Amino acid sequence: MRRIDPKNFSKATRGTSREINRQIVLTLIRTHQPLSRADLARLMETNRANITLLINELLEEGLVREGAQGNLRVRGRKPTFLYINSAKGVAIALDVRATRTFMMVTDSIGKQIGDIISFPTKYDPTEFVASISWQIRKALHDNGGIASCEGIGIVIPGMVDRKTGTVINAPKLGWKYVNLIEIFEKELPGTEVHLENSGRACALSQIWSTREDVHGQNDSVFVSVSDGVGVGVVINGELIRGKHNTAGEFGHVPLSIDGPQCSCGANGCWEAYVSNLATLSRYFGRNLSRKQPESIEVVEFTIEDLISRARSGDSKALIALQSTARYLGLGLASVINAIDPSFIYIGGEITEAWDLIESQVREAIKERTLIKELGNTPIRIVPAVEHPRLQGAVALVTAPAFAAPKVA
Amino acid sequence: MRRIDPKNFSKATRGTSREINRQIVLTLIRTHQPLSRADLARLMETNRANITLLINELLEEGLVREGAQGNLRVRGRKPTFLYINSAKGVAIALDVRATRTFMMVTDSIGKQIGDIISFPTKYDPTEFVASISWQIRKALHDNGGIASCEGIGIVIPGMVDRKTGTVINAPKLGWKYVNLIEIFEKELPGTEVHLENSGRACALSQIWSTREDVHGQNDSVFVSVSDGVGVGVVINGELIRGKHNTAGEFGHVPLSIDGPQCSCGANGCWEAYVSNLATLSRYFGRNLSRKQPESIEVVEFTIEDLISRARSGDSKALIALQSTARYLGLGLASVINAIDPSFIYIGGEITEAWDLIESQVREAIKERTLIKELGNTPIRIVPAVEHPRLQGAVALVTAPAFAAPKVA
DNA sequence: TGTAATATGTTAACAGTCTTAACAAAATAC
DNA sequence: GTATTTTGTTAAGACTGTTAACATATTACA
Repeated sequence: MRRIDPKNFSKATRGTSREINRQIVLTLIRTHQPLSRADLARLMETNRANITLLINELLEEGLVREGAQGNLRVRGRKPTFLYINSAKGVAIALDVRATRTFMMVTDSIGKQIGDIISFPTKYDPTEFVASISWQIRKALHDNGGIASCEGIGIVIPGMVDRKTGTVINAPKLGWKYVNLIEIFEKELPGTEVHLENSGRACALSQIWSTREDVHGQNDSVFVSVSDGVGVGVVINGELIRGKHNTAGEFGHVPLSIDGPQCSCGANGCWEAYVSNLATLSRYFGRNLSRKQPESIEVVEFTIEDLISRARSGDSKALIALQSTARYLGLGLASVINAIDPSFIYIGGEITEAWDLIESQVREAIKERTLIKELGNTPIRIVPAVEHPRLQGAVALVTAPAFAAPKVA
Repeated sequence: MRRIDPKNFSKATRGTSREINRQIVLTLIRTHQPLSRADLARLMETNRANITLLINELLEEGLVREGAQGNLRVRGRKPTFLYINSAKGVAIALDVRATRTFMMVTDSIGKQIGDIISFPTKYDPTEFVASISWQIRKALHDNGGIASCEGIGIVIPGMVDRKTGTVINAPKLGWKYVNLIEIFEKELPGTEVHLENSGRACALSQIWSTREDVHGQNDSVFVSVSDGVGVGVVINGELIRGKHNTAGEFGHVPLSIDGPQCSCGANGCWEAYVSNLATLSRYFGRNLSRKQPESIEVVEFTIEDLISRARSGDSKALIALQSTARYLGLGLASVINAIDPSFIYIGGEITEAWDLIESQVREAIKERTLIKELGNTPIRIVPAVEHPRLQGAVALVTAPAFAAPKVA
């Protein structure tokens, strides 16, 4: 039951019904393709005539294409299969991380083209954009000289203002109030550029996935455990962004307000207990409550190393991981109590040790959730090979074409 | 950008545009009344002809009525003012609390009729419904023998399943899995009964308020500090309820996982620091981490007494309050970091001491929020005289008529 | 006092969209 | 080779928003 905002509503015009049904048709083709006009009519519980009209329009616009004829097991005319026309142009996805930037080229429905490449992240914004633009031009050339780039989706480890295209604060890159759109406009004029925070982009990757298991899951949370803890919250099939573009910062909800100091300045944030650094520090027995210059040992030893040590019998490593697992679960309990999502996705390096920590995580969740059902909230591990950040970046470009129109 | 759920969407029909515009018109009349057809056309940026057609339909259905003519300052025909027809029937609002139940009768736009009455809460569900039904019949009779009751909105201090009309767990009432709708059906057959949790109902009271300052505020949080801490989260003008009807339980997000024991069984929940009992216990210097039989002193001494003692110079009382204030602020910081709402509403007895604690609350919020703007998230105190729980109960009955239609 | 100007509200023709029903096209069953 | 069945199309009808003209009602001003 949504209240209509008297200051910001969208009235219905003659074309509104068409607009709504168009997006539904596109969504159904995207998630079910290949399928026929008759299939669509059945799925939408409408008549084939209406579908014919809608599809004709989408065919003319080049958004949909007809493919081969399908085979019917029974008698009757063979159906003509419909597909989203993925050859309209390409989308560029960029995952900007502290040391390297990853790039993926996809078609217009987000299917990867070629390999994911990576190059060192430049910290000067102008140089950064220049180097990326060079890579983009090269990638487009390598992929058969594709002319049309539908847009660039960029995922940043920090806070962004999507409307202006500004990186407000990305400590790991040393950027504060850097307007990337303006810089890109000089290098690649006319190209649409979309920014998003890494944690929230991961959530996007799941909403806009075409996997069957996301159908019907409209409230979900993506928790990304890495250098920090990024969280994206999806309500009603929509990523919540908040008044200041910072919604979802569960990483800084405390486990203990007197706990170890967090990079944000406060004490005892969830992130301070479960980030990779926290786990490593625990392994090395360092005092988490005080900031110390990093020892070389800690810098060069990664969480992956820790996990493999745990696997090969290093009990100290295993204990460090399981301690993280417990804190991870306790924080997840807060997320579950607050949001009551139908699904939780977890990504980040620690997921590679999921078999070692799952039971501790689940136990801790159950310890603090209010009712039994909440303790059983399903969790899906999103492995690194699915590239959730890059997929989220892609969604920034490709998803708007399939989104529900704003109405009422 | 909302994703359309391929498993649960609403296609547009011939009547969809009308349905959308109808609800917009109703919303605008509700929030701006009195206003004319020409005013509506301007607000909706459409033509007067369309409005005439829409209004004629709403007049016929009896949802809208025409009133006196307005005065124009300039030359021209005088406008005919339109109003929501509030005489369609009455709504019954019930606020069920541990010791007493409060009842309010309103017209169909939620305007109070007569006085708010209260009577002891019966703990046997059947007796409870019988006594309420008797009160309802009496109230209807007292208010001129009104025949039509549009529905009953009931607010419960506990967990409810709105779909089946079941109180899942209300510890203060001793109810577990009590299906109220079924019992009401025997007493008042055919009457619609809506249940909601107290904290979330308070949030409803604000979304559906007609105060000017709620226009444009579509993301907000209501925090109700009383025996417990109830929270209702509004995203996109819609109360989030979650998969198991428990969304919004920020009251059990921890401040310290090793903190005092909470009534939920876990340790260090926000609620365990800021509930009225927590404040009182702090005043009496009791050990919060252990459950003890209540002393008579604590039972009979209320938070209101504590506040008035603080006002009359009892420094121990003031310190207890300000300690609560700090914890309240620290918890609010979590809510703000997680949701980034454009507004926070606070209700409950403690708000009567707001002038004594505001600065501490604000300071604590700033201590843990991630960026400066979040620390300045506006807070509105909702005083008890506004009866947020009863207003929320009313909204359960009256609001659906004005809600946005489900589309796409 | 009468006419011009202006704002409100209504009406009828028109345009866009979904809906219905009939029909053409294409395949299989018998 | 005909009947049956399914797919896809077409044309007429119904509902809704849009446009433009008009009636209604009031004030301004000569």
